[in-house]
Formats: sequence, C-alpha cells, structure tokens
Amino acid sequence: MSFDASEVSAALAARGLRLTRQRRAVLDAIAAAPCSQSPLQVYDAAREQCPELGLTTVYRTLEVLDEIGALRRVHGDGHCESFVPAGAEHGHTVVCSGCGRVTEFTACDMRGITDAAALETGYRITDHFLQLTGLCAGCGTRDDQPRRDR
Amino acid sequence: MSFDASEVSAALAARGLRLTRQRRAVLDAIAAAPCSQSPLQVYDAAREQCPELGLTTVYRTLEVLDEIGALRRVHGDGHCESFVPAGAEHGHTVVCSGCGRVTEFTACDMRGITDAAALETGYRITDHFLQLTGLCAGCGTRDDQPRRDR
DNA sequence: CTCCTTACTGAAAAGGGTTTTCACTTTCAG
DNA sequence: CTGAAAGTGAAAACCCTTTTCAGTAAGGAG
Repeated sequence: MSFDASEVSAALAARGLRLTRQRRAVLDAIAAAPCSQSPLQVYDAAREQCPELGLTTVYRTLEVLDEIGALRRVHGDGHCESFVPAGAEHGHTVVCSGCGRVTEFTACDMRGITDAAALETGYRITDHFLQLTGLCAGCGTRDDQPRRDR
Repeated sequence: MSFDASEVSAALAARGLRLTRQRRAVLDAIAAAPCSQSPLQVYDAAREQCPELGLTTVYRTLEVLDEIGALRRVHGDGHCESFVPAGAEHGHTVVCSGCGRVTEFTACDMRGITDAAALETGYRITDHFLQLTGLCAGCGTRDDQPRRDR
C-alpha cells in the first residue's frame, strides 16, 4: 500500500468505505509532515486544509487508515501513538532523537535474531516490532545526548 | 542491575532515595508476576502486601524504578505502558500473544541491522527498541492467529 | 431525478488512565 | 532531639480517547 490518494481510495472502496474530504485532509497532513505526529498534531495540520474537521473524525480516520495499512503507528516518547505514512512494504522506522524526524528503512533481516530468541526462550516467534533511534544527517553533526534504550 | 532488594536499595541510596515499604511492595509485585503488568495491576497486586498503598505512589515508584533501571517498560497492546522486572543486562522481551507472558532473551546482535539501516537512511543509530511477539511453549500447541506487525 | 439505505460527520458528554496539589508522615543526619 | 528532605495518600485536575447522538453527504435502485 503506497501513500497515494487513488490507491487509498480504492482500498477504502474495497471495504465499502469512502475517501471523504476530511479523510483526504488527514491523509495529506500525514503525508506532508517530515516526522511522526500525534493525533492532535494531525488534527491541527489537517484543519488548515479542512477547517471544519473534528478531532473525533481524526481519530476515526487514523483508525481506518491504519486498518487498510495506509499509515504506520509509531511509539512516541512519553505518550504512545504517533503516525507516519506507511511505505511500500513491511518496514521499520528510525526516529531522530534530535528533531523527531522519522525515516523508514527496509533492511529487515531479523531471522538470525528471531531464531536465536526462539531457541533461547522456547517461543514460536510470529512477529516483531523494531524501532531504532539515532541522529539524522542534519542533527548528527551536533553532539546531542543519545537517549537510553526503552 | 539485577532485581534484588539490597541492590535496588543501594541504587536508590546512591541518588538519595529510599527503599520504603511501599516501594518494596511494588518491587515484589512486579517480581512475582509471570507477565507484564499495567500500573493498575501492579497496584492491585502490591496492595495485598501493603493495603494502604496509593495508586499515586505506584506511578511514582514505577518512574523511580525505571530511572534506576530496576524494571523495563513494555509496549502493551492497546494502551502503552506495562512493566516487567529488568534482567541483568540489556535485554529484549518476547510477549506471548496467547497468554501475555513475557520472557526476556539476551540474543541481541543488532549490528548487522543497525549498520544496514544507517547506510540506508544516513542516520547515526544510537539506540534500538525491539520487542518480539510469539507463542510460548504452552500456547504454541494451540493454533492462535498470529498478530499483525505494528 | 427521487427515494432510501448506509457511510460519515461534529459537538458534547463520558470514560479512563496519569499527573499534580496539598497537607501530613517518615526517615535520616547532625 | 531537631530540622531538612524524602515520601505518602486522597482528591482534584488533566489530559487523551471513545462513545453517543442527531444530523449530513453519498451512492444505488427504481
């Protein structure tokens, strides 16, 4: 699922759903932002394009867009949910601890680790959530403190 | 930092903090549970040992114990924060999608992945959060639906 | 085009988890 | 013993999120 209006529209239609003006505004707001946004930030951004948009609708839209895979939930710092546009495939995110920018990367060969973990714990691993933190090219030159792992 | 009362006590003292009866109860409650617990669950469990414990204190204690590294925050499903005792070293967790049990594993050679991600994104990777989902030995025999990645 | 059904919407209220406030208690050093 | 600082519980305040509800768009059937 790429982040394209017509594709999103088709994905919605396949479930009997519609790409309304409000949903379009939410979609655009997420696409335009360089970093992950909380629902409230999405709301603020989307209202510039669709001022009568309600926060309720933002929440509902985020849920719908998540369901069809048009966006990705990211674990923010402090509060839980932030949203970024989903890339084309199963991807993971790097969050910049300097500026909050979120970038996706596709390198995802977890087999070695999941196999080792399965061996060590006896679990049958079915899924993984991986999120990296670092400093983007712009912030990397400054010497910010890296955050602790959590 | 292991999950031992005297060590925790020492770690607290190093910061001018104390291991009170209430904090001890919270610590024990987390140590005793086989799986991750929300603050409210910790509160309920700890009150059996210390009935006059307040929920406020649980939140404050969880924060303190997190700061000194005595426990680990886990991203629960739906709401964000759950807590498990921290193992001896930098570890990661596997959460059973069948019963909620949490197990730690130490296999953590992320270098291949972080290097690849750094190359792909231009970030300098400083940290990572990894959490696996799977079925523990007990639940693995049943055929539950694996969860989707998030 | 009109009717009808269904998706969709915003405002307000409700809900729930977390944090702050405040007065009081405990602990420890001197 | 005394003073200072850490710690505490109850209640209130504060979010953020979900639900409710009445009303509005939108698309298909006729």
